[in-house]
Amino acid sequence: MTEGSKRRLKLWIRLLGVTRRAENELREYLRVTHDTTLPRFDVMAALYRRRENMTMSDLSRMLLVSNGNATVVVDRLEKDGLARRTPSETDRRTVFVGLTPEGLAAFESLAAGHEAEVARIFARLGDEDVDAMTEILKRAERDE
Amino acid sequence: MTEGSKRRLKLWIRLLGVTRRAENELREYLRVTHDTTLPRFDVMAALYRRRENMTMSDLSRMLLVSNGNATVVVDRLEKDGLARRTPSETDRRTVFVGLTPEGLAAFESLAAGHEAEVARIFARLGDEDVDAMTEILKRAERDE
DNA sequence: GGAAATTACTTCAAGCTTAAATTTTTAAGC
DNA sequence: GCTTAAAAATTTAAGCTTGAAGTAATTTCC
Repeated sequence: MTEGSKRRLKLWIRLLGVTRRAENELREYLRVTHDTTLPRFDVMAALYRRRENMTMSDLSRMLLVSNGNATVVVDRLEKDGLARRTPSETDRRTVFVGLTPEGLAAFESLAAGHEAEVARIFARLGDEDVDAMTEILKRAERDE
Repeated sequence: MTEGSKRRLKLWIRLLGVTRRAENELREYLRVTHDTTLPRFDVMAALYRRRENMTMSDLSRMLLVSNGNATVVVDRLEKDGLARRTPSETDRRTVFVGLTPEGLAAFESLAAGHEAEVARIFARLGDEDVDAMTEILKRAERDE
């Protein structure tokens, strides 16, 4: 294979390593301090970020997971009283999802600790590295 | 929260997005073209990379997954005749894992296509970005 | 050299995830 | 308007993943 593809493979291996490590630490943090999981946190964060007119499809597209996955995670949040489904009145195929007041409060009590934990995980990186990497990732995402 | 933690949170969100997208594309590639999965590929790649004296513990540490996970993925590869366990003769707790000749051949027939697919996924990134990001990721990994 | 701690691996239960199939509803093309 | 296609969500089966518990072997250290 070409020179360029080898460099990209090396990048991918490191990227995966750093991401997995960070996920493992965040999972541990959420489990120990808040008795919850990464996928539940991700769903709640998405629902917190966009409070209105979020459909199940929007949610799965936003989180880059399958529809079936979104369904079951929302099922569990709903069972715990943290999320709520509301059928659309104009399109009977569509279901809107949102946080309940309890879900909103639960997320807000998680958010600051989560942010601090992310900061701790990437503390080793200087501010310039953080910004440089964010910019590179933006370029990597262009459409895709 | 502080300015720095917000920047790191933004970085983390982008990092997760790019990684998930790449994983989804690679998973699709492996499924469609080789009828296999990411975790199986990862295990085979690790066993290919280090051919000698790889224990189950080494494997799970290397892949950043739990011991139980390594056990079941190796179980499946073994069932398909691609991997093989060999008990250590000096420590009866330890099990070495390795690719069978079939596993070796299977991995070799996958590797080039996988590398090309990774290159395709990150084609949007220029060579300088690729190298810069690799260096930043190295700095992020220092011990951790 | 024997008790206690540690290490390596597996098993288990629960939850996560995908891809495909299914159901229901809406949109498109004639 | 009617047929066909497309879209939204759920269900299902299979596989992935974790964390904890369990088994067996080795090491530590008194």
